[in-house]
Amino acid sequence: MAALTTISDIGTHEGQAVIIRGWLYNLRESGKLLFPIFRDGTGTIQGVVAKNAVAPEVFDALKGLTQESSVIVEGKVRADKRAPGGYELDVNNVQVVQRVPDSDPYPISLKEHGVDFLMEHRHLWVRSPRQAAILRVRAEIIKAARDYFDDRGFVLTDPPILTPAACEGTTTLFPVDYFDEQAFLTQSGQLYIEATAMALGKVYSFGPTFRAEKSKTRRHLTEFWMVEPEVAYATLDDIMELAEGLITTIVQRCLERRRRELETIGRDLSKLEQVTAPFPRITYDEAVKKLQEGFEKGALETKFEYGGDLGAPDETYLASQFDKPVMVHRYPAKVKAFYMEPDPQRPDLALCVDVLAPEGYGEIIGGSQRIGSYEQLRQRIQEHDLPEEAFKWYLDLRKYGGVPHSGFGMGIERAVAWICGLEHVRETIPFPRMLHRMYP
RNA sequence: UCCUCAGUAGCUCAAUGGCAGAGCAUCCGGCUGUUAACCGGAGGGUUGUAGGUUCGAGUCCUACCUGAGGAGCCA
Repeated sequence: MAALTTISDIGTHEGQAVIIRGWLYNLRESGKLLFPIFRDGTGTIQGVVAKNAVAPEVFDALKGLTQESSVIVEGKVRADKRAPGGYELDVNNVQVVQRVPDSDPYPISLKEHGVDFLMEHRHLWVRSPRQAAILRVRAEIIKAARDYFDDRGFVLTDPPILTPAACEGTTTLFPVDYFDEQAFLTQSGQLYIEATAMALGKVYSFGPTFRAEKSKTRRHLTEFWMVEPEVAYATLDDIMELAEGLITTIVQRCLERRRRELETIGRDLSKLEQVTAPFPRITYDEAVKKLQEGFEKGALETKFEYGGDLGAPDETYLASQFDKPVMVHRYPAKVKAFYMEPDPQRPDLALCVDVLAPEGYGEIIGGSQRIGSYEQLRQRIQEHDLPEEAFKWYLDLRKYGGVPHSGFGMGIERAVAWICGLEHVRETIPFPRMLHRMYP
């Protein structure tokens, strides 16, 4: 009796009869020889069907079979130097579970397609080997991030998705009807995990966040996932170290366990192998100096003025100076969020950090030490014109046993895009939500 | 929201203001080692929408629609 197996494990069954359950990826015919390529989600393998070696109904079932028809195939595994994966399957039986109709063939051919067409068929596009590999890397990154925190005594505490108010007043929110009230989809779990950090010490959240920004770039989605740690008694330096450890752990894990997928995607692995601690740390002041030098040298189009936030070309230029992620800390407080602790040495600066990924992938982590003082926080809320009553509970955290604490958020999609070396974050999530796309 | 670009067969793209084309996919035929297989044949079109200029518009003009790339904002 043939053993049920997957294509990824087929090498362990050399010389044996196996059963593969999957789909027809492609079919090449050469007279009385058929070369069907099967995929099952774990990989692809070429079958060989000679007319005089199989029952007529088996040959007829495969001859002319349409792309992406679902099939259960039985055959004998044979090592073959000509096969890209090292093995071929001598088919001796096949069951067509569902045949894709000739009149309405599978739309995504092996030839090239445009972005719009592929996005319109995202539900089918995810079947392609490259997209499937990206989703496997994404899953590995999420697993590695969660293992990193779980192994260090962090507790996963999930913040709500439906929230009564903005976390950061500046960004746009998606409103939703909540019975007789208006609620908003969360744009960060941070404020809530500050509360659970005061309860449990070290916590993190992992979940979707929503931002109704009309951003139309390769780095933006309206719905994206973040992993956010928050640590009681931690300083900015503590969480910079934590961020550095998280990134190196994730990259290392992908190199260990998803090397084959990264190769399928065509990632330059040597770039990832350079990602080791310690990462360069520069202050905002030093970054400004580098940006102004960059302008002098003609590498940047506009001269960076001290006091502003970094734009995308600025981040790209800074990151290009290093072969590993660079941590930029202590930005001017006025360009940053209301909850950030001022630097005691320079109160005009915030104790915050952005981690910029190499190769132009931009900010993948943003974090800070949070304001500890009740009065100062209340003042900032007023300065930012935020509704104080909505933040009453948040202010309570400074009233009842307030401590220095810090945390950061890492955007999963940007991390995936960087590690996979993708042009656009839309390929890093199964069904991206963007300014101009809600379907499928 | 702003700037730039694009929209022609199911897909990817051609077509100087003058007959609407190719490759892939589909269908028919051929091929016993193919690697996005190849070879021969067939079918397949409201050129994004609405106006306008012109003897004549896929091509030029106007508006709109849809999408892409970028900016700002952000992870």
